Amino acid sequence: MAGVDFAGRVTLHDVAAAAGVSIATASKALNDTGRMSADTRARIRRVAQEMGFRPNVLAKSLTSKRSFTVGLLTNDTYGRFTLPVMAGISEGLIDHGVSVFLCTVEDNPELAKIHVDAMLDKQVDGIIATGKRIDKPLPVDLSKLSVPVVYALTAGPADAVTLLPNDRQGADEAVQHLIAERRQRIVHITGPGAFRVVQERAAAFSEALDRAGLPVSDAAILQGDWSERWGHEAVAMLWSGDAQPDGIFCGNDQIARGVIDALRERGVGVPAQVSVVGFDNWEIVAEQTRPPLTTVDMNLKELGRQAGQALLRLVNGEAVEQGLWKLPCTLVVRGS
Amino acid sequence: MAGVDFAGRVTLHDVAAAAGVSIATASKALNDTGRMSADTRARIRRVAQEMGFRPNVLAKSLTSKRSFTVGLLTNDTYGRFTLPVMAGISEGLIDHGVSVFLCTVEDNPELAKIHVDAMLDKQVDGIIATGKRIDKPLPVDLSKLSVPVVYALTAGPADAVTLLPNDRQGADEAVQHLIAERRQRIVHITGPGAFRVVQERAAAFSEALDRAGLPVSDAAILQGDWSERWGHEAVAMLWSGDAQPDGIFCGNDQIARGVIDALRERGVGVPAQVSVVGFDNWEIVAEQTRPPLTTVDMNLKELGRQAGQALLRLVNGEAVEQGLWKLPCTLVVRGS
DNA sequence: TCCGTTTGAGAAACCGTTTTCTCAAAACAA
DNA sequence: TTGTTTTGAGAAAACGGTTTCTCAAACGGA
Repeated sequence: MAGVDFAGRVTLHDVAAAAGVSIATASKALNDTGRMSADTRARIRRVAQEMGFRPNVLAKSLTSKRSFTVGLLTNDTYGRFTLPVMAGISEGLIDHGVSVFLCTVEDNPELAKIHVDAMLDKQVDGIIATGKRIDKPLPVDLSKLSVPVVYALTAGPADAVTLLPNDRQGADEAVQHLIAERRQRIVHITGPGAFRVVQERAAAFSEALDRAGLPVSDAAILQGDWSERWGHEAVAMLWSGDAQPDGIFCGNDQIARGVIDALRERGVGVPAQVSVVGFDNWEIVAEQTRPPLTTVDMNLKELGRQAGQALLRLVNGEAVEQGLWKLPCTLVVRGS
Repeated sequence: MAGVDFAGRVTLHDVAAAAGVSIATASKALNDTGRMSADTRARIRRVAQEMGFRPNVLAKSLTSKRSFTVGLLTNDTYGRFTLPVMAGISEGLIDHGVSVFLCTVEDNPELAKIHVDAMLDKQVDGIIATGKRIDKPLPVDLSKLSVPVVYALTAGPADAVTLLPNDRQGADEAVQHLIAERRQRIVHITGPGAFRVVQERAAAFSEALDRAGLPVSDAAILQGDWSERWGHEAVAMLWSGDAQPDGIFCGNDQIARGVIDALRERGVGVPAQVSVVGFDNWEIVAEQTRPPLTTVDMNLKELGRQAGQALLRLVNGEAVEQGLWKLPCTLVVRGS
């Protein structure tokens, strides 16, 4: 365990007194500004160190107009998506001395407003909005704030910085993997067509088949919901027809789980007869399927980290490319 | 969508000038302190309102010694446990104008120390430590800090306030439910014996059986790991013996899921022949099993809310009962 | 020796609030 | 009318820092 010092009641005033200088000189010594002899600077530093001086960031903020604090707004209470994003944000920002205010707002506009107001009152340098669905905005309008805003995994205005996984590229890798496994009759079992990710992944699916010279047909794309049950149903439908697929790309890991279970129940070998690829790399699902699921990882932690970096640049007034940032996904090959 | 005002560049100084009073008077008018005519107070208030004045909390904190900010430390990046706890904390504290710093520290002592230092530098009023396992501490010692600390779902020192779900009571309800369903031969399939929750739940299991006059035997408690696979294995073991159970209490929902799947594969009817109860109420698992899983909910959001309240009382110097707070679990009856 | 420059450090103002004093004017009592 | 109390409001210090200015002393060149 790392010990943590007794929190600092020691002020700059105390340090200055102990070192026998004015607080102005002490301040400059510790910030490497101003002019003074190397001796004086070193002495003050040493005294500060010995006394365990830790500057009060609040006081600093008052003059610097920077609070080294950002707000994180999320509408996701249970899901698996935002936690890694949040972890990435927090990890990426702490290196710069920036702390993150966590605010969960459900889908409640009043609650969201309260949280945003609280953040602004606390002088956050910027805000990151994050959610569980890339085509739905949070229940609050952040576009007219006086602080910069970055969107991650949630819909933002067109002129904002918005970070998303590259669903097309991820889906493309999944399908290419199936093709590399010499699969000829590949289908896509996915979620509701209203989700943008469904459209993106389906488009990439068709494109990849086309590029490989395989037949492309809308009938190969089965839309349902995001559940295991739908995976079961889809398999039942496919196996009641005349031609069965030998490769299945699923819209998420839960559907894939349902598909794999259904295939096993029918005595269809995975991956011997049919290869299955999922999407999300939700380890708790992907590692428990039999066989373990090959799936696409969205690198959400890295996405969070980059969201933090982007916000920091905006706060510093540096140029940041507006619009959609699509971050690469990674195929995780397991046994399916 | 709720609109959010343009963040406040308006200072108390501006309000005072606009109202033709000193900033001292303005401050007092807005805080309902000091002495002045009702007219003056109302006028200043109106002006402040019209100008959209929002006090700078940082400046306030400087004099009040309260930052209205607490730190939340967690070592859980993916799990399902801390997210609802965090949501509860955030929700419960925002009502008091308190914001929450989120810090994910994995199991990295250096990172943890950096985060704690950052929180102290930002003058947090208190800290909540939360984790995914009630018998493992975070990788940092928080016991000697100058701010109060509350532990939720993680191990803390004996003299601290620590909030946990009441595993015994939850397990008891689960077993009582099985007994009420007229099950006679009940077994407990659970996780690794090193986990305290395993011991607690197992103890409550035996006690409940005993109380009901049913035979108690160590052989009825099967320890494995937390996986679906173990659920399968355990069923295989049980059904290869001579006497099969008619009620199964599982240590978590994933094991229960494995158990239910294994029973279905063997043609054993759930709940016709065997009743199954899980633990966690992880909806994504519990609602997808066939039939949907009856399980124990730990009310984690409420736990988080109470953790926040407890910390607030400590911050205010109010008396708070030290030691373990065991919060009630709720049985959620579904179809198994 | 004299004058201009550099150096080292402190005084003071400032950031946005709160809070304790102080004090003139108004109200009241005699 | 005079003296005392109350009232309303402002001045100023404080919170913990940063930053701009000022200025004496040391230094360098002629």
